[in-house]
Amino acid sequence: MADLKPGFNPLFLREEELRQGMELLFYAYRDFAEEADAILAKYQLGRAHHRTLYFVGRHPAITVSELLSILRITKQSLSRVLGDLVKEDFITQRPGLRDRRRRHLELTPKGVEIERMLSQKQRACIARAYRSAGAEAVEGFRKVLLGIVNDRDRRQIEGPLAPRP
Amino acid sequence: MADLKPGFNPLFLREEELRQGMELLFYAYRDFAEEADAILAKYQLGRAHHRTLYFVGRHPAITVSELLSILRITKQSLSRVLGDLVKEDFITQRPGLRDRRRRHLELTPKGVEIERMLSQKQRACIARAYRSAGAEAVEGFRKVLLGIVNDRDRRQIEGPLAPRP
DNA sequence: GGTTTTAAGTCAGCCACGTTGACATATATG
DNA sequence: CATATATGTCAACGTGGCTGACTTAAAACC
Repeated sequence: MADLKPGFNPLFLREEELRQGMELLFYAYRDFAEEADAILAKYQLGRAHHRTLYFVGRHPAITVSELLSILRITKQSLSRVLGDLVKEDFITQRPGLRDRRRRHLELTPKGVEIERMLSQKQRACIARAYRSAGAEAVEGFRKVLLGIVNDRDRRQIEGPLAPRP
Repeated sequence: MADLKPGFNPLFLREEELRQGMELLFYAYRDFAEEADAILAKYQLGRAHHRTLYFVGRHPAITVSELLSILRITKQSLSRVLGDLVKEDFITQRPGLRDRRRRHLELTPKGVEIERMLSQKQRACIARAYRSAGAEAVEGFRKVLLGIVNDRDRRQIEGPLAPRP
C-alpha cells in the first residue's frame, strides 16, 4: 500500500478521481430520484410514470416515438405507463394535423398540477445544491454532465440555453 | 410566449435552469449506466450485479449491512444478487474475526477481473467528459453532485480526496 | 448464565417495469 | 396501388425491487 500514496502514482490518483466521480453520480441520482417517491406513492404511481409526466410536460405535443427515444424503452413498456396516465386523466393524446398517424401528448390541467408538485421537490433539491456550490460550479456541473451524454443527444440538450451563434 | 423571454422573467429563467440540470442528470445517468450493459449481458448479469461488484470492489471487506445502506435496497433483494455472485465465484464471504456474525465481502480474482472490465468502460466515459470539460469544471461537477447527496452520506463520500484539516 | 439484541439468511408471494416477438390498423408516401 | 411508417395490442417472460414471517448464530447486557 505504501507505493499507492497519491503523488507517487499518478495513475492511481486518476483512477481514484474517476471512481469518485462515478460514485458521486450514483449517490446523487439515487437521492435525487428518491425526492419524489413519497408523492408518487400517494397517487399510486411509479418512477416510470414520473419520467413520462416530466418529459411530456417539458415537450408539449411530443409524439410517442420522440418520447420513446428520450426514455430509451420499448413502446410496449411505455404503453402501459402511458395508458395509466391517460386513463387517470393526467395526459391527453391528439392526432397530428399534418400527419394524423402521430399522437401528440399533452398534460391535462391535472397532469400539470401533479407534474409541478413532483418536479418542485426535485427542483428544490437541485436549487439547494446550485446555491451551495455557486454559479461557477454549476457551469462545470453542466459541462461535465453534457460530456457524458451521447453525442447525438448532446446537441439538442445544449440548444435551449445556449443558442448557437 | 413573448413575456417569457429570459431577462424579463427571472423566475422562468431559474426554473428553466433547474429543469435543464435535472434533465442533464437524467440523460447522463442513462448513458453512463448503459456503457457497461454489453459486458454484463455476456455474463448474464444485470445492473444490480454490477452495482454490487462495484461497491464490494471499492470497499473490500465490506459487510452485508454496510452494502445495504449504500445500495438502499432490502436484504432480500441483495441476497439474490449476492447469491449469484458468490455461486459464480465473483465474490467471497468470510466471517469477521472480532464479530463472527458479520460476513465480510471481497472480490475474488475473477471478480476483480470483471469489475475492472466493467468499470473500465465507465471510467473511460467519465475520463472523456472530464478531459473535455477541464479541471475547473470537474471541481464544479463534484461540488454540485455532492450537494445533491443526503447530508449523512456526504461526509463519508467527500472524505477520501479531501481530508478535513 | 440466562435474556435480549443484532447480523445475516431464507421462504413465499407480490409488484413495477423492463424485454422480445408477432400481429393489426391507419395513414403517409412513392 | 404498393410500401413504409407511427402507433397500438396481445402474450409471455426476466429482473430487481418490495413486504412479512421466521430461523440461526453470535454478541451484548444484566
